[in-house]
Amino acid sequence: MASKICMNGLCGVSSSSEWRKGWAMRSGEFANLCDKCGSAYEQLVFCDLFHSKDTGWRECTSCGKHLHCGCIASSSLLELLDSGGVNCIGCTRSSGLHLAPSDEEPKAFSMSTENNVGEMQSTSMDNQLDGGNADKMKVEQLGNCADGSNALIHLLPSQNDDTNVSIGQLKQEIAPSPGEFGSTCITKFNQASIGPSQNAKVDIYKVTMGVKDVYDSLSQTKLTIALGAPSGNPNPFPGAVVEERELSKTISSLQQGSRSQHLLPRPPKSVLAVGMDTSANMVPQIRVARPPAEGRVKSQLLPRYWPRITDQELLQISGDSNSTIVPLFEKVLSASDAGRIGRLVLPKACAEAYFPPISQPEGLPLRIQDVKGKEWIFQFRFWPNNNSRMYVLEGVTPCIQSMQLQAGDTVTFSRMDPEGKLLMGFRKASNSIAMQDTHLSATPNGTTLSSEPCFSGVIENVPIMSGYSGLLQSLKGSTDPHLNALSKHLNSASGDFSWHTPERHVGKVRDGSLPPSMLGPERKRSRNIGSKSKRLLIDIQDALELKLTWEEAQDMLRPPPSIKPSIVTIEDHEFEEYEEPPVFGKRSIFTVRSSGEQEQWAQCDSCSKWRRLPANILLPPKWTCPDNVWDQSRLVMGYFRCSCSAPDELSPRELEILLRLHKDFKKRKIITNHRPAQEHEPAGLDALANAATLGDNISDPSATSIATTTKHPRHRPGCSCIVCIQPPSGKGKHKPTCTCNVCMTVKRRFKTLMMRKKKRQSEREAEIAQRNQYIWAPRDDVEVDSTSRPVTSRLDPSENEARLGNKLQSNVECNSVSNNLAETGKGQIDLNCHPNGPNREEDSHLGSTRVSMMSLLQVASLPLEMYLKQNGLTSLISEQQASSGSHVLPQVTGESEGQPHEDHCMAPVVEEPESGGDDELSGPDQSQNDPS
DNA sequence: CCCCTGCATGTTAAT
DNA sequence: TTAACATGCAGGGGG
Repeated sequence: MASKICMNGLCGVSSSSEWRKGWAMRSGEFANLCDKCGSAYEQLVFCDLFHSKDTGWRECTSCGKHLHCGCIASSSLLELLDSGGVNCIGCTRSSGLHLAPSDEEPKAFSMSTENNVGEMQSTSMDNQLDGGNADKMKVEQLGNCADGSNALIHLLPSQNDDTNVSIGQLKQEIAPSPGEFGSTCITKFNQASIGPSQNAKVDIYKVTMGVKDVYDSLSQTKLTIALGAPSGNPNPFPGAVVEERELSKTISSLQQGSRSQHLLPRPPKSVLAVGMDTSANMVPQIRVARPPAEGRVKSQLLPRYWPRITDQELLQISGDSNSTIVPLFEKVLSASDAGRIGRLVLPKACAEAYFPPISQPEGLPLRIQDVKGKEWIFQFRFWPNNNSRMYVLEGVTPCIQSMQLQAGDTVTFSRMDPEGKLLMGFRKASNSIAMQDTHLSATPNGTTLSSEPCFSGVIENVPIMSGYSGLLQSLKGSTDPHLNALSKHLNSASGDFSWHTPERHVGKVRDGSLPPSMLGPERKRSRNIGSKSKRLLIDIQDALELKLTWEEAQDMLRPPPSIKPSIVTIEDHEFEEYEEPPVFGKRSIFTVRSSGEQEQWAQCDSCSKWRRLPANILLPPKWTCPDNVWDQSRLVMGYFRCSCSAPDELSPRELEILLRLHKDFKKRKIITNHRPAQEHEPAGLDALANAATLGDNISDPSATSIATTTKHPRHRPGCSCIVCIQPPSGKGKHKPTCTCNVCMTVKRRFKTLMMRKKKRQSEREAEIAQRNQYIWAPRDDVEVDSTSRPVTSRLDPSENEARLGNKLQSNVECNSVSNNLAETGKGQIDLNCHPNGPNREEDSHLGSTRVSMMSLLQVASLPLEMYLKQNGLTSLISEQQASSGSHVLPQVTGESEGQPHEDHCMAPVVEEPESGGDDELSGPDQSQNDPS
């Protein structure tokens, strides 16, 4: 390894330590030239794939040069060898292999669908410099490797020689290649001219992508991206480092998934001047403002700190001055940053790179000018922290308040050169939400894409596009007029910016009819989940959508089969603890026969007939009649039930009932779930959890919409699992006598809830006592209802809910996570949920009896029959059997809590724990413990 | 009692 | 596994 090696792509090093060494050499700033390629260090550009597990570096088998696979658009010029290893382009050329025709015509920047190929064209830099643009882009080309293949071109505010360089066309195609890495692409790198002195040939290079997903995704999606030059908009990015390796960035961003890039359109002239096809497929190219390489940078600046300052902001900051604005970094404000303490934690790398060096913890005052021109003086200092430093800006509160920033907003730091003045800008969360929220993104062709953070089972093949989708979303949701303009532009270019996702139908791909609220400025309220910059800022609407999907997914979630849960008692609550995560199974409906036998009904994926199955089996997501091994010997009407030719076991009417119950239940559940929080008061542990996680804002979700931290990204507020009910970070376990804010809040909240609960309970007792008289009086009515109106309730469903027995509800909720229920009582898959529902009081009903899911299911399903008998009523099921001739009427449990006879207990069980009142009707304990 | 300051610690992303 | 960083928290000073 050469002692002086650049990172310009050709001479990168392959190991982290070496890489760091190479990086450290950058501090020489123009002083060093690479021993291998002769390029200057300063123009090092880091491959975005560097952080992937595959470092992306390859060593040329022939000459030993180190090549980076990620710099597709620039200098990752390597050839994968069949025998293994790679060749750099120099060696490739010398070997005469894989040379592309040199006279290839430059084409418009596009990604073709034909070969899953991405073409990327960067236009002449000259042409970027619109004549009318006073801010002439100063271009310098430093990467100038001996083999002439270095394409690293940077646009920098010229602090060195002004060298207007015609970069020419940069064309790239990415195509799947069955290379030995299984994840390769072919890069067609067309450099018509790089600089006045260079006339690069057109070559074909295979580039190892380093990430398998790229190939997979490309091939799956038949991705079509067309990038071209839009109209108008001369390069407005005078001061920023402009990254021309769009595709590289694109892929990088796709990998990163959560970060989108700043799009800036390119001037039309650039296209026309080089005779490119401008007729179609023109979409702004992506430009990425990278932080400048500063001498003291010891390590690579994490992409999340790369400034995404807009040109508008730059112009606003720079005003009329001729100064150059150099975006340095940005940071999403945490709660601490935006809090009253007035300390803004600075990313260490950024602080060390761009702020003055400080040796004493006291630091020094730093003068920073905001976008309004107002100057602030912050104390820039550090704290010793774990043999490291933690840099903070102190005294930022006035500034933060002045900008009306809050947690989730972004502050940007820039520098005005040559003065070196520090500038501070900001971006409200309404923008940053969009930037980061890539859960739901509308594409111009109306397809909603989902990105990485979204439920992965929902949409396939999309994550690769997350960068773009998030970007699009961001543009649509942006309050920045410039960005909005970009958004419009993107939309206008819908034909070019299309996403071909042949598997789009998979899962829950939403149609293009996104609610306006999801695209417009309403996207202000957000919720943070996760942590740090990876937090996912979820719009309320998004959360709702996500929740629906979640609930639907819940239909298919089952506890792991054949693994018995271990019972863990934590603070008097018994938890069923599974060793394994839940699994996906086929959705089914559970019923109970008059004998108390539980059954499961599943629909064949082939013939769509409903088949009766044992209740305790777990069906695979795809299930057909021949899979009905439990029913193979049973002959019905001359057919084996394990054959699709066997007729339905349910009469059409019964089937209708079954499905109506199912539908009705779901509907009610959704409605109830979406009720305002005030009507949705949690109880018991839920309340505690909510109180603990949300504090006093429990009744006002909007107030907590910018919750900055949650315990677990995958847990939702209100989750009562053992993790989420723990006190916040840093507090450790609280003693019962603890009087900290959280504990006091929890206690106060709990006390209030208990009081309310008792009050409601007594009210309900009185009410139900009255109702019982009414309900059980005319038996005929009951029978009629059971047969003629099995689904609809005689009473308002809400009343049913109000009269729900908590016992039963608790059981059902518990059952919801058991093998035996297809529907969940709650839209959660948290297997840590209390097995006995959220109502702590119910503990007393069950006593200390160990509760298993099966046993709960049993007691949940039995009492109806028992209760009916005890009350002298004929079983609904029996009635139905008698009338229909069938031996069973689906008395749906769990999923059919909205069961026909509303008065017989099975009202829809939804997330209204407090409404459960208490169990005057049925419920296992009612019938067993309270025989009266 | 409140606020500020400095440090400690838990969590998470990066390596 | 480590580094970064978000945030908790104790101690001290001031009102």
